[in-house]
Amino acid sequence: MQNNEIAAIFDKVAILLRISEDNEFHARAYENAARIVRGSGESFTQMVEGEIDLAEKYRGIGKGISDHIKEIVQTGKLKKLEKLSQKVPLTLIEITKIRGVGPKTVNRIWKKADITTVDQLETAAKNGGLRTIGGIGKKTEQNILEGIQKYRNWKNRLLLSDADAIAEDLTEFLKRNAKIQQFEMVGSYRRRKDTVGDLDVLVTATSAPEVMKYFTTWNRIEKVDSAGKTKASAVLKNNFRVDLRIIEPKNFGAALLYFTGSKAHNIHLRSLALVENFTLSEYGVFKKPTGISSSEARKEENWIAGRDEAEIYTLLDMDWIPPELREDRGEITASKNHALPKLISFDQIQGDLQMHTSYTDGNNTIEEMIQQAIELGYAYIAITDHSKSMAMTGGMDERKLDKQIQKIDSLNEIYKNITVLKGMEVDIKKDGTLDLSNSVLDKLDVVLASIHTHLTLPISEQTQRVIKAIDGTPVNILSHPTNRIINERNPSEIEFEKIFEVAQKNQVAIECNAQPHRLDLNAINLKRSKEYKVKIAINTDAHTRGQLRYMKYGINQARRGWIESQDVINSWDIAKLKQFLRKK
DNA sequence: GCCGTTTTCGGCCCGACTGTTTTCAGTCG
Ligand SMILES: Nc1nc2c(ncn2[C@H]2C[C@H](O)[C@@H](COP(=O)(O)OP(=O)(O)OP(=O)(O)O)O2)c(=O)[nH]1
Ligand SMILES: [Mg+2]
Ligand SMILES: [Mg+2]
Ligand SMILES: [Zn+2]
Repeated sequence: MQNNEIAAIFDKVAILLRISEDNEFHARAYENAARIVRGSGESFTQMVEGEIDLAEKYRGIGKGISDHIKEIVQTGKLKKLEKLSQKVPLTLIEITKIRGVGPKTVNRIWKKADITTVDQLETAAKNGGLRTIGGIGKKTEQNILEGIQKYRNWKNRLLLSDADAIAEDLTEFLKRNAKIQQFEMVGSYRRRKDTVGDLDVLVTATSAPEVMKYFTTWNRIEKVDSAGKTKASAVLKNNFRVDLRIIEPKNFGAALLYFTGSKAHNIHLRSLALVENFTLSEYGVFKKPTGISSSEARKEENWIAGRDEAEIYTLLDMDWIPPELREDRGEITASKNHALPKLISFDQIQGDLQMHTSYTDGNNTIEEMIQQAIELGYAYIAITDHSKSMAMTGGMDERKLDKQIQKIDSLNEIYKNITVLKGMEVDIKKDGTLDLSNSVLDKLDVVLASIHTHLTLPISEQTQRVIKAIDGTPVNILSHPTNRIINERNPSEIEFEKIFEVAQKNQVAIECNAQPHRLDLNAINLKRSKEYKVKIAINTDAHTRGQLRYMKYGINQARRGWIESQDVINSWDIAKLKQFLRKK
């Protein structure tokens, strides 16, 4: 049972509780448990098997939910959900996904009109059947019908790299308006999450109404769902949502903090503020003397901070937290203890240790890759084409590899300011053996190993396969370890703990593959890897010279995984790197 | 359901926008 599956069960319980009960906080406890389980790099299945006290270990998981987790791990299901869903149909969950239709509305249409599916809701909305329920008029009826269309057209969350293109467009558009003073892309985009659900943008302006008008008439917008004095929400022609918030310059910091999120980070910060007799919102920090309610406290004379983010964190006795860490996964405690990691940054990167060339499935020659790397300011790169079992890529056998080695030797004579390492991405076969023999691989400076076939073996078999490939072999880097393709292919199940242990022992680095649709390892597992002191290589796996620029996406995820320069072998100088690769 | 410099029940983040409401509930960020 994977963490995601456990989390999905709790999410269902939370929604059914919201529909059927009036206690919001009961539902929230389940929702919060789902978030904790989903965001943990540790396998809850293994923790249950190891009899770890989950309630003790995780704030937000108590006796009740910890028992639920045990039950799910041991039986594969949760009786509480089964009982609940006999009373409250599971299909109602789908209806809450329609924008504008929440648990209260679902409860009423279910109880009063016996509607339990989206199709039934559509029929009822079309023939006026919702009007008799009460609280639903002509406009809501129309909104529901439009909401159903959007629900049916809903695609996946966008890759961060695709969101970049939209953000650039929006940036150009906002720059053209003189009334806009400052603006910033925020939300999950600023936190550099691997996928984003929408684009959130924060603006300060001399004239809010004019800027609102300007934004809502952007030619990429298909429909404006709402637009008030300070915020608007619109859907673009490509179905992607953009949320705008306008704020006074004085509160830019507080608003930046709010709108960057995450929601869980915000809630945690705001709770801490209350403990310190403050109240925190997007309008700033306000003093709140005991006995005074939050709403009374929010007056001009009580305002004490909000110009920038740092002064708010400082007031709460914390260090400023980089947006990538703001997921409520321990960063708040670390910040209070002044123990935040010094996150890896692009200017610390010295080279790129995976790329393909026209020797196999890359588009560019070795020389073209070298020239591009020099432009990026790198001190070294590794040429790592595919091995022979990857026949469709023109994978190399020993003879072809020997030729490439000669070529690299001669290029190293020409390009003195960069070191070109001889490498290969060697396929791991089904039985865990490598595609080329050790005697061949020993000719190389750096050996990457990766799985490309049989991605869905049972977890223990897959784990043993990987371990066999890296334990006592010439392998230096385990590349794209889970083989996930975002929105297309689930990650292979492997036991990370065992692999991290063996990798650490064998001086094998784990890759953070920077291809925007891979980002593998992901942030959660990168954070986990740190506990095993295993080293990381952030590689672009470029198949064209332009893709060498994907490095930043790898950096983004490494930062989200709390990774520091000392963990990243391609942020080291060439001497230290070579020593690591020699495994001495 | 979870939590506690209130050890045991009462509070749990805070605000904008919309529609149908005549004073605010519901939904969303
Ligand atoms: N305080 C508070 N802030 C919230 C709440 N919901 C959202 N926010 C803030 C934090 C979010 O990062 C930010 C943008 O909201 P989004 O729904 O777009 O979420 P986010 O961008 O984090 O993720 P996404 O990829 O869009 O799903 O607004 C909330 O319930 N309370
Ligand atoms: Mg967002
Ligand atoms: Mg949003
Ligand atoms: Zn590859």
